[in-house]
Formats: sequence, C-alpha cells, structure tokens
Amino acid sequence: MTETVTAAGTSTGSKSEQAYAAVKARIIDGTYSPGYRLVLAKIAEDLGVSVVPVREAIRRLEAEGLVKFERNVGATVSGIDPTEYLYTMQTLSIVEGAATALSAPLIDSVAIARARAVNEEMRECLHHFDPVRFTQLNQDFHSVLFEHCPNPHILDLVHRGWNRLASLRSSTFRFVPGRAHQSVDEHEALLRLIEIGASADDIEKAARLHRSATLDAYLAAATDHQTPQTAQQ
Amino acid sequence: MTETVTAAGTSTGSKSEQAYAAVKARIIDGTYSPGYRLVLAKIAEDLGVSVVPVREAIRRLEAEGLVKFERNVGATVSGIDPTEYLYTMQTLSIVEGAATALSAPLIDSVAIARARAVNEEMRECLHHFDPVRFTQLNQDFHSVLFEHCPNPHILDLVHRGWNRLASLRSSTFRFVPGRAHQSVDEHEALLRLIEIGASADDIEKAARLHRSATLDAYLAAATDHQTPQTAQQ
DNA sequence: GAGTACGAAATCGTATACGAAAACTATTGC
DNA sequence: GCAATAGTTTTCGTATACGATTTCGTACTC
Repeated sequence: MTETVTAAGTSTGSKSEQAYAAVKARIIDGTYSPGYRLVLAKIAEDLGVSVVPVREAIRRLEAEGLVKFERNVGATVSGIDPTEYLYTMQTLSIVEGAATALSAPLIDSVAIARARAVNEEMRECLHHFDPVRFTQLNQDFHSVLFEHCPNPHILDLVHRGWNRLASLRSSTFRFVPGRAHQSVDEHEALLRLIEIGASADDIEKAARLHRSATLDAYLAAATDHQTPQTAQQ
Repeated sequence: MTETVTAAGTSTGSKSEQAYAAVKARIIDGTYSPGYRLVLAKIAEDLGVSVVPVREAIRRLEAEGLVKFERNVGATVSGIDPTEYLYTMQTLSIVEGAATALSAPLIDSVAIARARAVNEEMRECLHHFDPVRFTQLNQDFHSVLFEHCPNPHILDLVHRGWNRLASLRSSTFRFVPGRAHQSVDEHEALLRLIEIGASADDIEKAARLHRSATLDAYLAAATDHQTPQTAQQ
C-alpha cells in the first residue's frame, strides 16, 4: 500500500512506480505547487517515459487526493481550499486518535524513550527556530508511536493524511511558535499517559485533541491575518 | 470520489469508468469471487474495450482494496483473509462512529422517522428470513444517518469499507439471526440517543459498539465452527 | 467597440503493437 | 520415480499512434 511519506526517486523497477514516486515527491516538496497544471506529455518527457505510466501514476495520486483530475481537461495539483484542509485535519484527528489508542498497549519503554528523545529535539528546534526540522521530527515522533500499530489500514489512512498535508504545507503552512510549544508539551503528556497505562479512551481523546488544537491554531491564525483566503482553483 | 456502493453498468462515458463500474459490480455481486484471476485481455474482450482502460480500472480497484495486484503476474480479487476482515471491521467501527457523531446534530426528525421505518422493515425481514434484503436495508439505514455528514472524506472511508465488506460477504458472510435481532435493537437505541440529543461522545461510542458487536459475533461464529484467529483490538 | 462564431492548437482517451517477465510443460538426467 | 532444466505459452508493461474533446485565438458581425 502507500508506504510512508518518504517518496524517493529510487524506482522499484516499474516505470509507473517511478513516475508515481517522482511526481509525488515534486508535489510534496513544492516543485509542483497547488494549482499547477500537470500535463501528461510534458511529465512523460521530463521523466523519459511514455505517457501511459505517467497517466497511471497521476490517477493513483488522484485516488490519494493529491491531484485533481478532470475528464478531457487534465490534472492539477490539489488546491489549498480551507474547507479541504479542515476535512483532512478532522479525519486525521480521528484516525490518529484511533492509531494511538491501538498502538499504546504495544509501545515498550524503549520506544517511549526514543519518542521522548525526538520530542526533546523538537524543543531544541524551537530555540534555534528550525521549522523544517521541527516538522520532520514531528512526523518522526508520531511514527515511533505508530510503528507497531496493529491495524495497517488505519496506519495507511494516517499516512495518506500526512501526505495530503505535506502537499499543502509547502505553500500555506504557517509555523506558529506558540502552537509549536504547546504541541511539544502535548507530546510529553501523551507519553506520560501511555507510560502509566491510561485507558484507550483517554489516550484516544488526548491524541485527537492534539490534532484538533493544531487545526484551531490554524483557523485562529487565518482569521487574524485576513479573510481566510478562499483559494479555490 | 467514490460514489456509493451502487455501481451500475451505466457509464459516465469514459470507457475506463465503464470498466471500473463493471468489474466492481461483478466483484460485489460475487460473479468474480475472491481469488478469481482477473486477466486484463479477457476482461477487455468481455467489455468490448481495449486493455488500457481495463488496466486503469483494476488499478483503481486495487487502491480501494478490492483487488490485489502483483507486478508482472496479474490481479486477483482480494481474498477473505480473516485478518483482513478484522482490520476492515475495526476501521469501519472507527470511521462509522465518527461519521455518526458528526452527523447526529444535523439529523432532523424527518430523517429519524425514515430511519426508523427502515429499521422496522428490517425487523420484518427477520420474520420472513430475508437476509439479502436485510443487508440492503441495513445499508439504507446507515445511509440515512450519514446523508448529511459534514465531512465527505469520512463518508468516503465508510463507503470504501462497505464495498470491501460487500466483496467478502458474497462468499463468507454468515447471517447470524441472533446477531441480526440485536442489531435492529441497537439501531433503535441509536436513534433514541440522537433524538434526545446525547453527547457526541456517547453517540460515537454507541455507533462503534454496534459495529464491534457484529465483528464479535462473526469471530464467535468462526471460533465455534473451526480455528479462531486472534483478534486483538 | 463588444459579443459571437469559427478554426487551429493543445491535450486527453484509447486502440494497437511489441518486448519482457513469469508460469507452465515436457523432456532429460540421475 | 523424482528433480532440474530448457522451451513454450501466457500475460503483463510500455511505447507509439490516432481520433475525440476542449481550449484559446482571431476574425467577423451587429
């Protein structure tokens, strides 16, 4: 299924796979920003393959929500519609909550220690103001929590959400220091809950709130600065 | 996105779409049962199109989990691995729970009445022993609840889960009368909760348990008949 | 001068064709 | 009699080609 967020250019052999990884990487790193028109022939030429595998790759990305495809018109990188963002975050809140609750009983002290180390490094990043690394570490943190998640389907949904966010992040993500501090504290609190063997319900609730708080911060920031900027495309 | 479970043969025009709908329908109605080998050329001939759109359709079905695709080997209809069933049900429990909780505040008395009517008809089906119609009504019931779900992503996940189950059902689903009775009662209880405006938490919990109970019944039945298959959750 | 209609260019959708990989089968050697 | 191997067949993967559809620019009319 969908592997992780890391989509390297290294191919599994299949050109279709190659094209998929390449386009996905370009979307996530922002080379193809939201609204960008993905012309099959052009991409095919860039990658040195024919249009057939490229088309397949794009349809796959469409299924994941990273691109929007319109019949007889073409594909564009999915936009930053605030509504979509809200949907994605809400869904993530739910599946991450579930993933955390399911994983919690299986997380041993070693993993907790690792997660805590990552979280402390995140705190460092706040001092040096390194949003890029912070974001990466944030994913690492949750990856540690989820690495033993007993339900791969749920894990897959989490990864999809992350990918989706990643494609938006490059253009719209605003690093809110206040929220970031809070986030690190919430991570620590979550680890404590897991350590003391809190109920699945409590852990799920905490994990959900963690994601919801990020959404709220975004909404607040958006309202502060200006009109939410209905960037439909 | 993924529409509903109903995948008619009526095309949207695109042959790829046509092929997708046709194969999906055949999987769900059991014409292509789990394990069935989907040979591109053969399907293409059956549908009177070339292999390219068929391939696209199959890849799409793969993304939805209905078929399994192996490089340079081919596609087969996804199997009935009890583990997969467990994963799917667990995931459904979570997303249905969320969908119900999110929808609840938006369900008016008219919709409640409709849902209740459907549920009563389900009760009828138990007397006449009509499992097929029962299953259909069961989906109708939940569809009524979800029709105003404010988050389309979550709704999409619910539909995917249903499709997945539908593809398994044809071969493995065992209609357990005892469970069915209980299910109808749970529906009624759920409607009551919504009517009295219970908290989102309570509604979510009830909806989750509703799905989990079905899973448990399946596991119990499976254990009775033969070897179990661990179910952590 | 603005709006509409027509035509050209761009792009998609799908058919066909061929090379490559895997699966199957028959044959040979032990 | 069984196992390994070579050859054949099936099926996939992708390139190329062409028809269909949309879009954009231009000229024409009111």
